[in-house]
Amino acid sequence: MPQRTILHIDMNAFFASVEQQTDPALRGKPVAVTGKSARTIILTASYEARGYGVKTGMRIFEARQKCPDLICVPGNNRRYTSISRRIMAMLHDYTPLVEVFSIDEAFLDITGSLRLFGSASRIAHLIKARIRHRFGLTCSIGIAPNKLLAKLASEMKKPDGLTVIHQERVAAILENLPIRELCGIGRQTERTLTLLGIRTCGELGRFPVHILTRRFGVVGEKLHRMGLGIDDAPVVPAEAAPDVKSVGHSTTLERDITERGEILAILLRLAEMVGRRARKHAVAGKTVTLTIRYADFSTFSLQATAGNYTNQSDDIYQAAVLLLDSVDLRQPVRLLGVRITNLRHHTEQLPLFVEERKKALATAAMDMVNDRFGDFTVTYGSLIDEKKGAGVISPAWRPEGVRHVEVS
DNA sequence: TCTGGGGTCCTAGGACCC
DNA sequence: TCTGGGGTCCTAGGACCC
Repeated sequence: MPQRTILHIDMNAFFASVEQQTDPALRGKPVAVTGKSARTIILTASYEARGYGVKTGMRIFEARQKCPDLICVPGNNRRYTSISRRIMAMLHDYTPLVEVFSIDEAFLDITGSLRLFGSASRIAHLIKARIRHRFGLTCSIGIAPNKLLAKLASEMKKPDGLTVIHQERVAAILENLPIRELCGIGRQTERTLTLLGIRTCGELGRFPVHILTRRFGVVGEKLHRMGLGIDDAPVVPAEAAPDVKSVGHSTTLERDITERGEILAILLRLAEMVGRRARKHAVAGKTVTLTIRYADFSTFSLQATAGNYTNQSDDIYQAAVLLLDSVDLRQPVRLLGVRITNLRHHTEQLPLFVEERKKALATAAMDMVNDRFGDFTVTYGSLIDEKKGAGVISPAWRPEGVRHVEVS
């Protein structure tokens, strides 16, 4: 593979910074963006809050123990999405090869743009300046010969950083770098590698591949290459991204529930959200998965594959109920999730039979109203008391395209 | 431990088919 | 006592990312 120049951009404390820009009273203060439900967690903490030890994933009470003056702001999905879209659009001025990695991260392959703009760091400076002027936001940028190293580089200086990793320096940088710093090595993999006596990327790169393969399967080979800083994964723009593979929704309940009627009401709501989003994506699924988390946090899932594909909320709901009825609940339920997989592109065509046709037309009409006026404006009778939407946006939500994590 | 929600990929065992 | 072999699909669970 010829030498490439990859740029990774990571918005600093994105949600919190957007809130501070929107409301000047929040600037310079410890701010945390949270979800909306009672059992929410910290989604993003401002740098002021991080100074007190407030981190993503913390529960609110825990964060307040660290920082009594913490200002918690419920997340504002629309605002983050809109700004993210505009930033991502701007990035296309520097190359068509933009991969949206999450709502606040992107990879750019700027190999072909260097001559036009002068240099990689000049492109980075231009991007940083424009984002600052237009949105008042800062970002950290990493530049390297591949995605793995570009992402590593952007982590190295925050906030408002710019880090370049040159090919000649790769080995020296990785030699004493803890393996956990690499994107793709999480807690569990770190633990397993530690047991093998591997602590740094240097050690990982020198470790015999066949032992890694025996222990990790196909991932072993990938780990070996990661240790050496090798990564051939291309930057995949949205147009070239593979199709969505699953559509799901889950929700942690305000309180643990036991009663079947309450569970069914939630399942209906989840099925409707899944169905509607599947219809929006023009996909239909053959497999429905029900996820249950008990009060003690133990979690399991059940799935069933049908003979045909559907994206009708009703069908999804029925399948979820069948799955629910196949278990006897041993504890109060904390979380419920519904997901469809085994997807197929669903070309819009009206069913043959009158009843089916009526249903499809009614669904389409309902979707249109809800798109226009908001989730659950029109819905099934039993959902009328539940007029609320998905709640919290995920930090990993991407405004366009599909997630692409492949690192090898 | 008062611990969110959206995804992707991999594995392992069993069913089934040729 | 021996009890093929490969491919594909399904289910359940786990690791990882943001």
